[in-house]
Amino acid sequence: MATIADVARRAGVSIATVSRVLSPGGAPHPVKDATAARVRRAATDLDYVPSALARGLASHRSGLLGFVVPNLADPHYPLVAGGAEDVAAAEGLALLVCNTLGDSERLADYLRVLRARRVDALVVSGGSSLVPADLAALAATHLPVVLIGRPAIDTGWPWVGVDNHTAARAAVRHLLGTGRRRVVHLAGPAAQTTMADRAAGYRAEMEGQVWPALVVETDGSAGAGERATRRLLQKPVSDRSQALFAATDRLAIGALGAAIDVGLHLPRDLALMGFDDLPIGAYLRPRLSTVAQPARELGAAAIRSALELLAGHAVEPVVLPAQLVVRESA
Amino acid sequence: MATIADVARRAGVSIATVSRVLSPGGAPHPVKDATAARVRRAATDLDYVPSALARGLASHRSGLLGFVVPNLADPHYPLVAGGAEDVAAAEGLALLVCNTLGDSERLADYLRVLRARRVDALVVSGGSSLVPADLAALAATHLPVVLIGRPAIDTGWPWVGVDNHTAARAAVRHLLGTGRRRVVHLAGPAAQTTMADRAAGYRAEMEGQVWPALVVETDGSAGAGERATRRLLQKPVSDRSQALFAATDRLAIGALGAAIDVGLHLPRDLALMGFDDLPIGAYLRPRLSTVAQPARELGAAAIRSALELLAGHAVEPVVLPAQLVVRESA
DNA sequence: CTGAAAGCGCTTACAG
DNA sequence: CTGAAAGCGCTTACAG
Repeated sequence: MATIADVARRAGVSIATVSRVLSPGGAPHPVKDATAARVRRAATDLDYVPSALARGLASHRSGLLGFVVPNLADPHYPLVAGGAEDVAAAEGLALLVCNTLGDSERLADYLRVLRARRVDALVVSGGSSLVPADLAALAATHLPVVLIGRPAIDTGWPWVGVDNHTAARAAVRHLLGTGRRRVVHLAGPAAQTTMADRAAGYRAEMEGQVWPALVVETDGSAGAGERATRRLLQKPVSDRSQALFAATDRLAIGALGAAIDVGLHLPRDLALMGFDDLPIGAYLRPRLSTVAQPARELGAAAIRSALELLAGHAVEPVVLPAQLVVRESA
Repeated sequence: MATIADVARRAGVSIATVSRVLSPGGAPHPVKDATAARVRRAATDLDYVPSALARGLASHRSGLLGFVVPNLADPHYPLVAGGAEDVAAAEGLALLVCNTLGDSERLADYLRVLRARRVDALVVSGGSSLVPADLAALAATHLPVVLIGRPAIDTGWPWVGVDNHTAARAAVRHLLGTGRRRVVHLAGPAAQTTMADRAAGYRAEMEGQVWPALVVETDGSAGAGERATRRLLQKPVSDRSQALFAATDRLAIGALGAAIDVGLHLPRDLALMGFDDLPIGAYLRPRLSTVAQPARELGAAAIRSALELLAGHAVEPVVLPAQLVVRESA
């Protein structure tokens, strides 16, 4: 593979000039047009692709960003990663994606790798479920950090998130608007701020309703939704919930299965609302009503914040709105 | 951040010795135990993490693997990537994940990036849907390549895949075994060898049946499954299909919706079989019968093949078995 | 078993 | 506007 020296030789200039013509970054340096053209020509002829390794070593900028995600198998995160990828690629940065599976030890391992690769910054999704040990491990890298999802403890790092509280209130309001009184919340783990915010939004909207708020905490999975709903539906009809606000679509899908099992017709017998807007929801019967998060935009905004941080600017948290998606289940 | 010189100074040795103690790769070099211990101690004290950039530049081995996937939003691929990640990490290699979205231009762009990063090899999933231009672009990198999914054109590169033909036959046999005669195949794009193999397996198993094989080609999406099934179910009952073998779970989910829309009860009125075993399938009603692919194992095997290639060994294609998952829909 | 030194392929003050 | 040269942090023959 051709090196900068090959290009310099062919263009009849020094390697410094080649570097100045071909390197996007760094302080802009004046080069005569004719010289630049010759260099570009030579680079094209030789199919020259500058080594990111050498560039990173010399410039103290690897052009690499660590992108931490709790679970790529959860359909939400590939979307976030996709949004992040797009804006990173546009800046010439590559993403090193780390799938932690919510395991602090894996996070720590990955952090070692990211340090070795000399990533320029860290973007951590699933920020709402980081435990103190994770936060400490992140801090120990001394790298710029941007979180996706507001952390439980204030860290001083910028974060981007969705207004879960407002979105949850809107969802519950919609449910109440269909005439239901007994609205139950299938919650995710309260340790996650996103889940806690959704539960708080539910509670706030239920305030003053004749039927008291009822929150069933789960781990957020489809299986948990199925089990919790099965239990709820064992109550006598007169006291049975008329609507379910699930904190995740996966919970909602599980709930739907349990409801069908006992012969209920949705939304007639039970209104159901999810959260996340998984693509699959539109193909269920009844089609799932839910709350859509701007997943790609979350990733994109996080990278933009990281870029600001790298440029030495102050960065404020970014809160994006979520959107009600009314289909058939509610 | 501490450098190799810092460690050498603290341990009272040369940087060559530090390198020899701390570097896993390369020809094993004898070092006195006491010296090695001193070096390790110094490294720990200084929280030294060798620079992968410098290491890569000096050794001509970046320790980076390009991992190409057609669509991370398809739940199949995060599993493949996860399996790949695990074995790569165990070897001290990092994955640069590239999401091409099936777009040849994006592939070409990513290939530039991967060349710049000096990846040691390429692992390309979605190999079954690569077009000649993609194959040419891959070849032009002059990098070792391993494909996941048998390519339509023989490339000489090793590949790992699933025995789709056999798995499809087993699925169709199961459907026929429930007493259905009119079994239709909802196929994916025939240009993909995986999809073509599944269709061929269906045809082979239908050979000699009273009812002739009927293949409806689609793009493999849930929406396409819904539309195709709606059309199929418009036929008079006497001539209507009694069983559907869908080439993907997404097709099956769409088909399920269309069947429910016209008031059918599954599996009584229509047996349904998917392919892929998406996690969500177990939570549908009826629970989706399907074919499970060893997704993680595909990724793991591909990395192992790439490692073999890097070690200079010859590598044969790897064909993994798929497995019938019988639940409720068939 | 250990070290001095060249070299990997770039960037970036510094001079002119 | 251009170039010579130091330096980034490692690995690896080569010598001893």
